[in-house]
Order: sequence, then C-alpha cells, then structure tokens
Amino acid sequence: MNIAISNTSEKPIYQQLFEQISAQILKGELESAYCLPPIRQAATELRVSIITVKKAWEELERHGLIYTVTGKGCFVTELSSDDMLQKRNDMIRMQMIIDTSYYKSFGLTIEEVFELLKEVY
Amino acid sequence: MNIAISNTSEKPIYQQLFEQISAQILKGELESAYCLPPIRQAATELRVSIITVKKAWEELERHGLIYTVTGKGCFVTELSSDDMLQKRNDMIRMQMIIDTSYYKSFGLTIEEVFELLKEVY
Amino acid sequence: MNIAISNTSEKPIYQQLFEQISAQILKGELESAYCLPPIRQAATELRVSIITVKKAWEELERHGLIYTVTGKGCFVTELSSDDMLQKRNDMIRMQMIIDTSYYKSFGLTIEEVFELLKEVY
Amino acid sequence: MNIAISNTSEKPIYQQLFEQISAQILKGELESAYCLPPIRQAATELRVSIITVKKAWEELERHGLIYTVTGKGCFVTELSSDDMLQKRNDMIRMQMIIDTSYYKSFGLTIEEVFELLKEVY
DNA sequence: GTGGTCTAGACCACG
DNA sequence: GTGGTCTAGACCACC
Repeated sequence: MNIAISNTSEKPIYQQLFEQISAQILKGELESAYCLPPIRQAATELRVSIITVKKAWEELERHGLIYTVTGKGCFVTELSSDDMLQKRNDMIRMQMIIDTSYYKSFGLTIEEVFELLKEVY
Repeated sequence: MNIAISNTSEKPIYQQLFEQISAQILKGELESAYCLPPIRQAATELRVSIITVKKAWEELERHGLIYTVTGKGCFVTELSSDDMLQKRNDMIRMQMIIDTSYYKSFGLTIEEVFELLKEVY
Repeated sequence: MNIAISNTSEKPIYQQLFEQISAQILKGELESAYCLPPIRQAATELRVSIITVKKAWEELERHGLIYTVTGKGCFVTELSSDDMLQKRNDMIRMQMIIDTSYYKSFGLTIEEVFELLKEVY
Repeated sequence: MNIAISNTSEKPIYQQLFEQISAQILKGELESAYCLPPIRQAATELRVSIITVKKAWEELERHGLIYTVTGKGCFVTELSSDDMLQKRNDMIRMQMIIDTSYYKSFGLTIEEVFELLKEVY
C-alpha cells in the first residue's frame, strides 16, 4: 500500500484512494490477479474509515480494474497492455475535458496552454 | 450577465459564478469600473439565492477583481493589461498544478500530455 | 473644504466627514464663527449625496461643534482653547477605550502596546 | 467556548466571534490540533445562527488559524510560538494603523497618545 | 435604491 | 456524526 492521503485536501479521501490505486494498476505496478489487502487492514494501515476504503474499492470495481471474490478478497483484473493503455488514456482524457474547458473559459489557445503547462510541469 | 449555471454539476454554484465572472473580467470583457448588477437582481436573473450570488461576489472581491461600495454597488477593479494577464495566469497556473499532479500520477511525460491534450482541445 | 473621502473604506462616508471636520475644528484650523459651505455646495464639491453631508453636519451639531442658523448657514461654535482641548481629548479617549479593549483581548500589556505603536506611528 | 457576544454592538457577530477566538488561539489558550466544537453545537451554545458561526470559522481558516476536515471537524493549526507572536502582532498592527490615523488626524504626537493611552488602559 | 447581516430550516456528501 | 451548500425571508445602515 503505497498511498499518500491528505485530510485537508478538497478531494474526498475515497477519491484520492481510487485515483492512486487505479494509477498504480494502469502503470502496471500492481500485477494481474494481485490481491488487494482486506478493507479492514487497509483502513487500519491508512488510518481512514472502513467505509471510505469500501467506497474506493467499489469505484475500482465499477471501472473494471478489480473484481471481488466474496470471502476471498479483491483482485486486480487481468488486462492486456493495450487494454491498460486504453483505460489509462480514457481516464486521463475524461479529466482533460474538464481541465481544458477551464482553460478555454479564459480564452487560452492551445499554444498558451502548452506554454504555461511547460512551466508548471 | 452572460452566465451559464449547471445545477447538476459537482461544482458549487457560487464557484461557477466566480469562475465565469473572473474569466470575463480577466479576458477584458467587463470594462474597468463596470458596475455589476445588484446582487438581488443578479439572483433573480440567474434564479439562485441572494446569498449564493453574494458568496461569489465576496470571492471576486477577495481576489481583487471587484470592489464593493456599500449602498452603491459592486465595481470591476481597474487593472492594467499586465496585471490582468498576471492574475489570469496565476489563476490558471494554480489549477494546472492540480491538473498536472493527476497526469503525473499516471506516469505521463509532458510530451504524452501534449499529445492527449491536442486531441481533446 | 480640505477633506479626503474613501468610497471603499469600511467607514461610512458621513462618519469620515464628521471625523475630519471635527478634527479640523478642534485643531483650531477652522476659526470660530467660520461659516461652513451650504450642504448643497459641499455635496457637489465632495461628490457625495446631500443626505450624507446633512448627516455629518447633524453629527457635528450634536457634538456642539457647530450651530445652525436657519436660512443663514452653519457656523463653528466659539470655544475657548481649554474647551477645545477638553472636547478633543474626550473624543480621542472615547475611541481609545474601544482600541485598548482590542489590544487587551490579545493579552498585551501597555508596554507592548507602546512598543508596537511606536513602530506604526 | 468562552465567548461573550454583544447583540447591540456595532460589530457584526461573526466578527466578534472571529476576534475573540483568534485572540484565544494566539494567546495559546487553545492548544494546537484542538478540535473546535461542531458549528451546530457552537451555534446552539452561543445562541446564534449556524451561518454566523460558519462565517467566523471561515475567517479563522482564511487567516490560517484553523483548518477544516470535512466530516471530522475544525482544528486549531499547529503554530510555533514565533509564528503565533508574528500573527498576533500582524493583526494588532493592522488595527493600529487605523487607530493611529485617527489620532493623527487630531494632530496628536505619539507622546500625547501615550499620555492619554496610559489614562485609559 | 444599494449592500450587510442574521435567521431558520433544508438537503447533500463525506466518514 | 461532521461540514458544505442552498433557500426564502427578514431587518438594518447607508446613500
């Protein structure tokens, strides 16, 4: 569990959990069929509520990144590299649509976006 | 008042108001010393509560984009083009720091970000 | 009329008027029996509402600093230097009671107040 | 909650709340990471509206004196004694600039201010 | 007329 | 349970 949680962030904790674990899965850091720790253990480790962990796991399952075997645990779905790349890009693109709409509202051209992004990155 | 409000959006209404108006000011669409509509009128027009409008206006004032004269109304602060560009870029950069941290968590290089961004923009 | 008005200040304009004129009177800058400008003229000069000027003049009269002769104008009350000093100190002391209660709430001793005041003055 | 509220004061209630609590924090009366009472409870105790409390809390947060964890509560920011002294003096100095401008308008020297202040304190 | 403040009461997301 | 948001409606000071 290599997770960093910020209690003060505006992002809900379950969302932080979901984002970080899905990123790890899609980067290939968590192998296929890897068994996630039981939610109670994860909750203890991360010092968050069980409900919070459960919500994050559900979100992962809804995105097809893990599957639950009742009584056994939660396992990382087996995905081909292509599928992983596909899913990764889908998730990023979805976020980018929101991000760019913000930039556009300020009248930025894509060149200006690149310029500023380079500074920040 | 050229404002679009989404009641279903996850973003609070006052935040939407703030973002859109600040964008309009920093794009130069609202001239210096322009008098914003009275909060009660704005609230009626936009079909939101007075308090929601007030909260947005307060945020604008806190960012130095407008100033309030009690009993008279709220006016757009006079800013030089340089100041406006500065403030605009500050606001965007602030958002970009959040955006890029998300991209980075997926292990994307800046080139990959540009690639995907170009598709979306 | 040597008056500076701030529209953005939190202090109401009539209060600003009252404070500045009473200060001028009690500093002896406005001679006894000096005739203040008619409220309409003052309002035009200062670019404020007649009502605002009237309110300030009323406040001055209530404090015994001017007196009104209907149809003739408003005149500075004749005061001995002692009376002036007395009134001046009364006004300042009244304000100081409020000011010091704020300092005290932070647990400041009078020595610390002096220290900080010296920096600011 | 050792707070005294004056409904007759010219100062808005949320401002009174803010001033008294910030003073308590900066005097070290409220320990770091101390959890403020829930806004609803505070509102009931103090017999004011929830919104009034919330506004005061927001002001405290904006000044970096507390931080909010949604769903958990509001906590006093951990500050070093130096930071606390710094912030305390900043707040007082800010007020003193206003206070002294009033004294100055009467032509008072700093010695005269000290003299009168000593009487009042 | 304007904004400033306060109230009571509701619904939601998060933990 | 917590805070976050939104609503409708009221009263006040100022201009």
